[in-house]
Amino acid sequence: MATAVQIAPSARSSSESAGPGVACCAPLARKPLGAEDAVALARTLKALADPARLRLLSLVAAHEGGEACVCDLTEPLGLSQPTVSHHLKVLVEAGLLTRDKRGVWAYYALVPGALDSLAGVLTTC
Amino acid sequence: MATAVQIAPSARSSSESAGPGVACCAPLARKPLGAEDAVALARTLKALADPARLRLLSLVAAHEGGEACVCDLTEPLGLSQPTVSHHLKVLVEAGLLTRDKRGVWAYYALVPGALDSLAGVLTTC
DNA sequence: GGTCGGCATCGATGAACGTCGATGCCACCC
DNA sequence: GGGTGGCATCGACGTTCATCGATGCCGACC
Repeated sequence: MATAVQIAPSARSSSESAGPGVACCAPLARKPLGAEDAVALARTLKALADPARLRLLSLVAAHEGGEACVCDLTEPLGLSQPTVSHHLKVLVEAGLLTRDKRGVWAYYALVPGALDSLAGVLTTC
Repeated sequence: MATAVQIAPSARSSSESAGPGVACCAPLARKPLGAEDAVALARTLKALADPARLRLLSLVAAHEGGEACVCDLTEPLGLSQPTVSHHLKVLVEAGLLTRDKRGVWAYYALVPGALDSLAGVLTTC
């Protein structure tokens, strides 16, 4: 269901790398991007390319403790609760957020290196 | 058409300074993103969030001289010429590519600091 | 002048997406 | 046990998007 979208396409012939590898330099502007890598990268970017989801990420990151529950996010966005839940699910499936259900509340937090990995791919180093 | 949304007004290959407080850190993860800023950022990201456009950027950047014409890009993508033209237009309107028509050919090239500005916004510094 | 070729635009079509109300599920409290 | 409240899922609706064939525009060449 949740296809694990790896951001770093330069995992080939690499000794380490277990998760979303933080490749130092996998610049999109260095060599032609393969078709599959392009699809994977586009899938992650598509999860980001929405005003509501960008603000959700920002709100979660800026919230105290680095995490927030749905009830904290519905009001500042001006969207209904099902819509916010939907966007959060998209972000979780893209590997950008984590979901931690504690009791009745579901707390969302940023995945530590996710945004930076994305930034690294875009950087024309 | 209000596609004049730019991320950073750095028209030239910046080297230092940059008077206005843009540049170094406008991290999405630092403070809540405003609604308008979110829309503008999402518009740029949406231009990137497509496999064909990602490969186009990559092909243009990796091409000799840093520029390429449509005829160079149609074949490796496996898309029709109108489709490629459409994607290139989207990238130009997003401020990621420049179009330079010389004679019959139209040459596309990367906008120097565009991708790096985007990366800077995403980076959780 | 006439022809050729590269590229942009137009119109149409099918798929994907954002949004919401209604509903279901589950933990907690009286 | 019964009620309450937070959250996810479902179904539906309107909009946006990617793609293509056909066509128009314009510079280059004979």
